[in-house]
Amino acid sequence: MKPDIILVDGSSYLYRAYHAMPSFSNSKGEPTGAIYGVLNMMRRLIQEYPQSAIAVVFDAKGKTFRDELYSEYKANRPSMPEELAAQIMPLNQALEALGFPLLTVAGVEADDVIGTLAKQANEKKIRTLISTGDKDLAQLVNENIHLSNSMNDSYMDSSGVLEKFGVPPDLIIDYLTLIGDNVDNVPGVPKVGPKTAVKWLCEFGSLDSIIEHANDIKGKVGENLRSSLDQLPLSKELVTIDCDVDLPLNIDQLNRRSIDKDRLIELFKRFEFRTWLSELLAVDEVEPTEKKGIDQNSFDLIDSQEKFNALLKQIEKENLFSFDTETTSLDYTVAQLVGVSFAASHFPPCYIPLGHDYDEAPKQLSLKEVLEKLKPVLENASIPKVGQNLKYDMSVLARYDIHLCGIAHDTMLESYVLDSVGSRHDLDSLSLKYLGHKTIHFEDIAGKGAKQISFNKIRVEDAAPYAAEDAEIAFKLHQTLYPKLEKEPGLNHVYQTIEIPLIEVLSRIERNGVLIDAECLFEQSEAFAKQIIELEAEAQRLAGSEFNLSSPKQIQKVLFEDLGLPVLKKTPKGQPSTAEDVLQELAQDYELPSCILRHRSVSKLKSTYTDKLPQQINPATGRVHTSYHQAVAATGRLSSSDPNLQNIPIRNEEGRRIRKAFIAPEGFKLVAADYSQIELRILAHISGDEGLLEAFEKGLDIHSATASEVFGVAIGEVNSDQRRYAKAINFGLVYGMSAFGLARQLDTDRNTAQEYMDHYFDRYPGVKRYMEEIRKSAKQRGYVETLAGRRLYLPDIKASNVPRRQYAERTAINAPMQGTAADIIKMAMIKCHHWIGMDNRQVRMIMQVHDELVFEVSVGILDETVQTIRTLMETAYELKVPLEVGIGVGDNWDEAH
DNA sequence: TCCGAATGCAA
DNA sequence: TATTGCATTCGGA
Repeated sequence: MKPDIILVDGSSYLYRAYHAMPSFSNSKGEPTGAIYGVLNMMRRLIQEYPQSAIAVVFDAKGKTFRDELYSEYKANRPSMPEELAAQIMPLNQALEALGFPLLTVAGVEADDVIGTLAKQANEKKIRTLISTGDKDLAQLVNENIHLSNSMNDSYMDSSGVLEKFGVPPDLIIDYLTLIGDNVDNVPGVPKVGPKTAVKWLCEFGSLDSIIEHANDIKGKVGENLRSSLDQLPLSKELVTIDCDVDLPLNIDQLNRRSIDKDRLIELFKRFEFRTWLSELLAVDEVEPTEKKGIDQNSFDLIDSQEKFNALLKQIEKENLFSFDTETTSLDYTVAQLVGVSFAASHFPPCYIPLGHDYDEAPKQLSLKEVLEKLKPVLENASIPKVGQNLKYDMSVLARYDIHLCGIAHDTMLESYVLDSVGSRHDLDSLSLKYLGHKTIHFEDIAGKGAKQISFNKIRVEDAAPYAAEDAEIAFKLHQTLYPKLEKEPGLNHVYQTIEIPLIEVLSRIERNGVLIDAECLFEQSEAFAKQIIELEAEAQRLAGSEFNLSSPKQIQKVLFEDLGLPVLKKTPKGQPSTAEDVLQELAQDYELPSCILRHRSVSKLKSTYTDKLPQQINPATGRVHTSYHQAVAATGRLSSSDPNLQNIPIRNEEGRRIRKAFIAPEGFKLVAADYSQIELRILAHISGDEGLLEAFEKGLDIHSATASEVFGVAIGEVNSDQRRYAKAINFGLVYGMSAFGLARQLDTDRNTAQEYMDHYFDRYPGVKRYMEEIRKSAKQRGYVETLAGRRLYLPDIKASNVPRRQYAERTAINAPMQGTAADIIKMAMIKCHHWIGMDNRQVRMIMQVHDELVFEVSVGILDETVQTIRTLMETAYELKVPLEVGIGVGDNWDEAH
């Protein structure tokens, strides 16, 4: 149905936005998260229903007729948080400015206003959509009135209501009366929930008829029903929406007014909604960035020898310049240079086209000659450069035999270190966030999707403003971001001594690549393919029907609907889960689940690893080259993609076979060096807990030591179950676990898990103290820190929404440990890189997997190199406990473990 | 063709 | 109702 009009339950939106959004506030400290959330939902609504009129209805402050009927009405509900209440007025102003009719009627709730409007609409056959998160409004649904829940995008007409609730709309009131409403403190019949209510209503047809037959209903619920008889009429009145209230506006007076743009600009400025603000301004074609002096028209196109020579002279005079390469691909292993842009303080931003090769492309300077002249500048370490993600430019230039030196700054990393989760760290986002300037996007000039063209096909007149702007923005961003860093010595230290030096290390590792035995993987793929066919046949035989084993939805149908197996767990969206642990459990009693599990495991290995990796071998180098991302993970870790080399299987035999395909070249060995228990060592260091420190000092097996303490047995007497339990506790600690989580992990009950944890904290009081302190300090400061001084901001640590806050608390515990481990291995990588030096022929660093570094080492220098690597890694950072590094050597990655 | 959900791989 | 990531497959818009 295309609605003529949409009635928005503003109060429902407001609460939802408040709980769903992080608690944003502007720089004056005024909360704005809920405002943002509601406006965002309104935008989505307009987008989806551009033709419909929209009105927004809010609850009024103060008592309603329901409070008079029943003094306990909504008595359970906590009063509105101040942070939310403060956002109502400004939100109303913004909605007004957007031109939406607003209704707030004293003495009745939003539901009643919506009900009255819906009744009018129905009488006039006006097609109406009610957008709300409140299920009570289902009672209003009929042929003309439909319901949409913008939370989960569900849409309900009469049959939808029947499907969702089990009763048609005209029985919803009876249904709600029976089950009552906890939130509003409306009593129902005790122990009667949705199931029973639907059963009764189907049996007797209506509430009245149920009441008539109250004596026929047996059991405890029957008794409950009979003792509730007196109170049911009141409950019914409370849940019934009043469709006859007096309104200031009728349904046909709800036309949208025009937008009050000036007012909106003023409000968005106050809320600091920069994206929307710049959208508004962009429509107006007002130059939004005048104050920052970004002028899209003033750039130089360098298309002659004279201009280029002049530019070179200029560049050499600058204290700092920014540059950016334009290429044919985001993949540095195949990217061809198409142009270069520069910006600095004393010359206008400029673009040098070098490789545009579309028909009728203008004549351009020679790539070779330009690079020859740029090479001494780019390779000169004492000429400082800045850019956005210079690792990429460095890798591309290396393919032209230019070895970039003198990277003084990188705007992506400045932003990442300042606030790893505050925004994305791409140039477009940063420009908007820090400069209020909306850049030309790559898609604007290259198109998107299948029709996207590569940079060499873009017309020079389109490319030049884009490219010059990128260099200019990077330069200006640095001028904005770096002063912020300088004000935070700890952050600046992380930036200067870890992140910037790491750029060239990562670029080198990526370009080194890793040798893959494609033949070995092909063979495995074939074996897997056979197994998959067999498993499919067996599964379909067991199920008695054909279905797609890689579709969770179809598995779910077969298992839980067709075969009627018990549903043990649901997915976050409420579907019965078919995840591994569930199937594992079901496999105890049934055959099919274990067949599905084997199929899953094999097809995962085949599609993600054995099929895919050989395709990703670069034909030019014969190796696989991953990309490491330095500004992605919240905690300071690296991530890896295309392919991800940080999740290659290891935990079972079949998976490990994949590691056998990661091989050393002739005359080399693979050396895998990993930090042993680094996060727990960091915990020992930060918490200063004596027991933990001592265990590491003595070089004990930490899980056995923990088990010995927790279970009160001598360390030699610890059995394998006890050790396993202790290991789970140690893991859980690092993740900020709860007793519930531990119980689930260990497959015991919550009380037992709680006992283990209590024991643990008794034995390691320092750890307990640390956990409490870190929560407290996170709350007080709004962030947590690693040992090196890296920060992670946790705005949710003060959220009133409990799950959100608890999530932030777990992060507060985990991030310092995970982040410090990341700092340490990064420092080790930098040390190793410098030790290896420019000569890459005998030793190459080729992978990083969070706590492990992998090298290729020439067999001639194997022993001494292993010792050096160990020393470099173990001395990367000094803790109160020794850092221990385990090293393995082999012809392939599996052997090296 | 794009996106979210579900799933599973690693530390 | 345990932390951080990335890739794959479905299946619906």
